[in-house]
Amino acid sequence: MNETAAVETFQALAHGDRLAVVRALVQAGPDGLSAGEIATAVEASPSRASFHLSVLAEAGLVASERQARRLIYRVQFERLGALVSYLIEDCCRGSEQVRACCR
Amino acid sequence: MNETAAVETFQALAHGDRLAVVRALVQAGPDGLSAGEIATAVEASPSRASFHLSVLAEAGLVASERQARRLIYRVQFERLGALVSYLIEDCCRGSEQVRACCR
DNA sequence: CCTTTGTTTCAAGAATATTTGAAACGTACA
DNA sequence: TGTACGTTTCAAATATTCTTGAAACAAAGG
Repeated sequence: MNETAAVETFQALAHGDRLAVVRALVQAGPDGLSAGEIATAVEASPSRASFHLSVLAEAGLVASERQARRLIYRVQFERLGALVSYLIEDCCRGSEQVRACCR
Repeated sequence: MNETAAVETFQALAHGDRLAVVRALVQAGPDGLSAGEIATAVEASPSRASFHLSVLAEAGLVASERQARRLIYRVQFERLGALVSYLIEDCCRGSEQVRACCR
C-alpha cells in the first residue's frame, strides 16, 4: 500500500457510519450481510447505506457478491491488514512502541 | 480508544498533507521539527501547514512545545499505537489474518 | 408480462473541510 | 522600544462530502 492508497483507506474509515459498517461486517463473519441488513444495523436509509458501502468498496475494504435479489457484502481483512502494515512499517518505520501494541 | 476517537484519528490521517507531516515527524525522530520546517517539508504555506498541524494535534497524533521563537512538533507514537490496537482488537476483533500483518 | 422485493443511481441541497492572504501574536535581540 | 522572525488566527472564497427523496435497475415469482 502506498501513501495515496493509505489516504483513501483512512478516508473511507473516517466516518461513523462507515466504521460501524465495517464492524458489523467483521462481526457477521464469512456469511457477510446484505445491503438491507447493513442499512438496518447502522440505522441508515437504503440510499445512504449504499453511498457509504460504495466508498468502502472503492477503498477495497468491503466486497460484494449478488445472491439472488440480495447483494451480500463482506469485509476484506486483507485490506485492513495492509493498512495496519502500512501504519506500522511505512508510516511509523517499524517503531517498537507501535509494534508493541499488536502483542 | 473508542469508535468516536477512532473516527477522529482516521479523519486526521485522511489527507495527503497530514499523512506527509506525520511521516516527516516520524523520520525526524525525538528532536521533532519546527512548524516552518514542516511547512517546507510538505510544500505548504505556513498557514496551511498550521491548519493541518492543528487537526493532527486535536487528534492527539502530534504534540508541540515552544523552543524560543519556534514551535517544535513531535509525533505521538502512543496515539498511533492506540489506533493500530483499535484496528486489530476492536475493529477486527483480533482477526488472525490482520494480526499476521504485524509480524 | 406484471408486481414485489432489494438495491443502486441521480440531482439537488445542506453541511464540512480546505485554501488563501492579511492581520495579529509571541519571542528575541539590538 | 523598535524591528525581525516564526507562527497562528481569522474571514472569505472554494472545494468536497454527505444526506435526501425520487427514479431507475435487477432478480424472482405469480
